[in-house]
Amino acid sequence: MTSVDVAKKAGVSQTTVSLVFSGKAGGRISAATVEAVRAAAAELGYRPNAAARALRSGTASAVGLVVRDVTHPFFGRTLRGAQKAASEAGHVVVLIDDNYGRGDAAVEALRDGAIDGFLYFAAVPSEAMRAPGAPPVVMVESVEEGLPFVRLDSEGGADAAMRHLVELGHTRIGSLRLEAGDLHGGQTFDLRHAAWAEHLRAIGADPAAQAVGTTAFDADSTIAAARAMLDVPVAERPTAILADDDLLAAGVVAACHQLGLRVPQDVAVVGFDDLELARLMSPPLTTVAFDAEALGAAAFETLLAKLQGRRPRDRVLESRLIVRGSTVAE
Amino acid sequence: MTSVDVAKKAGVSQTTVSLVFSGKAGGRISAATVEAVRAAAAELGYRPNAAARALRSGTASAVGLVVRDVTHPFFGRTLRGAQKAASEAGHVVVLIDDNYGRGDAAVEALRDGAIDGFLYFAAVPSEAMRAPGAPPVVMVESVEEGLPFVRLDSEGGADAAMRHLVELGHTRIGSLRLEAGDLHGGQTFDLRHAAWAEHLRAIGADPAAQAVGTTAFDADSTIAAARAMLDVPVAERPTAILADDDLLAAGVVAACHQLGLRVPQDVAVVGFDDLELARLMSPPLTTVAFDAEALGAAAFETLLAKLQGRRPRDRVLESRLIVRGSTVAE
DNA sequence: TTGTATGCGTTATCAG
DNA sequence: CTGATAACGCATACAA
Repeated sequence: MTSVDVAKKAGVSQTTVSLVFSGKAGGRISAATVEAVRAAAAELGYRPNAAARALRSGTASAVGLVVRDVTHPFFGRTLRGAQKAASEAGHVVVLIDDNYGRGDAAVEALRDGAIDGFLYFAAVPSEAMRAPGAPPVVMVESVEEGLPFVRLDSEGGADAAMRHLVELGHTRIGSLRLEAGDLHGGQTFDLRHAAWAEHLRAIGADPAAQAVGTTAFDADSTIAAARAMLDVPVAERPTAILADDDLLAAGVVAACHQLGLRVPQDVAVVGFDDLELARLMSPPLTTVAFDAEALGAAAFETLLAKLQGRRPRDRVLESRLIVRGSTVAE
Repeated sequence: MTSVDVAKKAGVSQTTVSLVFSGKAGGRISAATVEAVRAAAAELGYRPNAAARALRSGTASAVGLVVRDVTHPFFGRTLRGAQKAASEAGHVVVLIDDNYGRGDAAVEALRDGAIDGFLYFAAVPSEAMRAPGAPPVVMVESVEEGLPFVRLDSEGGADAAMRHLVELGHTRIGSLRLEAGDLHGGQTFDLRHAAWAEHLRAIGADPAAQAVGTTAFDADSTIAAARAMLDVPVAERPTAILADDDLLAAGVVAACHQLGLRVPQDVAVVGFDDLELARLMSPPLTTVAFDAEALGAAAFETLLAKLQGRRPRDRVLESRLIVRGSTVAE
């Protein structure tokens, strides 16, 4: 079932069929002919072959979104936003789970002919993808020299969170972080930590004297790291903890429960991302919300600009602090 | 940069280059020639064009995984399992978020030429995908007449969960479910509910007399539905609730906290899936665990069998009950 | 407004 | 073991 069959059936040339299906019929092909072509195609069940189209036109109308960990709900929302924007532009987004480097094979397999460009979300493009002649790349939530990026205003979010905690009177504010090298959120975590340190200095507290925990991205390590921060004499215990992420914050709350500490009376907790989880927790979690869908859409728009030869524009998307029961008793 | 350039540089024919890169060189091309071709290709930075290969060979070495909601962590683990199995077979998995029907456009765009077959995870293939001539489809966690499937042993899991609750002495066991029509988990939810009812009848309790809640898949509705089940006179209140999913179970626990009910003393809670969340909760959640990665891998294997003309084999993967603090105080 | 001719980069068939 | 040669299905320059 090819455009030739359709042409034969409709009594026109294959060119005409091509014109109709690539949306370039406007003003060139008569309405009657278009109608006849469509009717013939429908009857035969014809649909254009994506591979042939990609080969001939040199563009596949597909972009890849490479993520560090599909399992994180935030990525899902980002994909959804990108997919919506893409479909409005007639493109398709395919998701590639990098899972600590193992997505490179998929990227390599798709980069020539099958996919026009890539969005890297907290994943690091391989050397080959940085070389001249490589397909266009847009960075999401992390920054690489020379590549356009779209990211969230992490520093603004951390800033608002810290202001909130300081206003509540906290002066011993701990920080629970992902292990260095874990790029679930990309380098924007550094910005969060910088805002944390700055606010502490502003109230005359020494950041180096605060409780800082480091953990891998799973429940057991998170809870263990939080317990290590909290299971100390009262005088040394932080009265508040800023966690890099809602899942880490949930670990802090779990550790508090295990140690018999009350949230927020003994320990106030703040996370990032406003996942569904934040509302399922007891107490519900105070968190810095981001618009994940908008992030995905902005990333796609930026890549599309590159693909169309327009100049891409770096973007930073705003954040919003949502105060709930984990910092202020309800 | 095409195979012709490589051939020229290596001083061989284009055919030879093709043979080398499609892995069909074994026993046909001399080792020395293969080496020369690879060297030339490496120097020129040649990589085969996926579109041309797909057009000519009629197979793209890519399969699509259509999911109902990328945001759910269970899907992420399934994708990962499928991707691992696929890469070992030289294939690539692309994820398509159906998001209640909106993935159809992506499926349509990719089905001819770009993707060889589809895995439908708790999503429903459109009419066009069921028509003769449509690409092969494997159903995951739901069943469609005439299509091969891979699913989890939900009935076995529900059975173990109910046996556990009955052994603990519970006789009023409620059920919190997703709205009919919400296919986050496909029809296997029906099997869970059947096992629930059967166990109740076995202990002489009337399933119709139990508390049953229904909710959409978000935190607010879940908590509201759980409150409605629990905010009743003690004599009518269920002493245990079997939730369709860990996220729903988390909503039940949150509702208990809001109502001042203790878990597990006043209400025991059991979920499904063993998400990370289950270990982050307080108390940690008793849940029916499934091997999501194995599910993804089995689904891919089944599709591969179809693609290779072998007879696909329906599969049901085992479950395992994990007892934690939400049913037995620690 | 429509048709003719050509080639995108690869794989497959068949000779040598 | 290797090389000509012919498709695969579509899009585009150009001609009519």
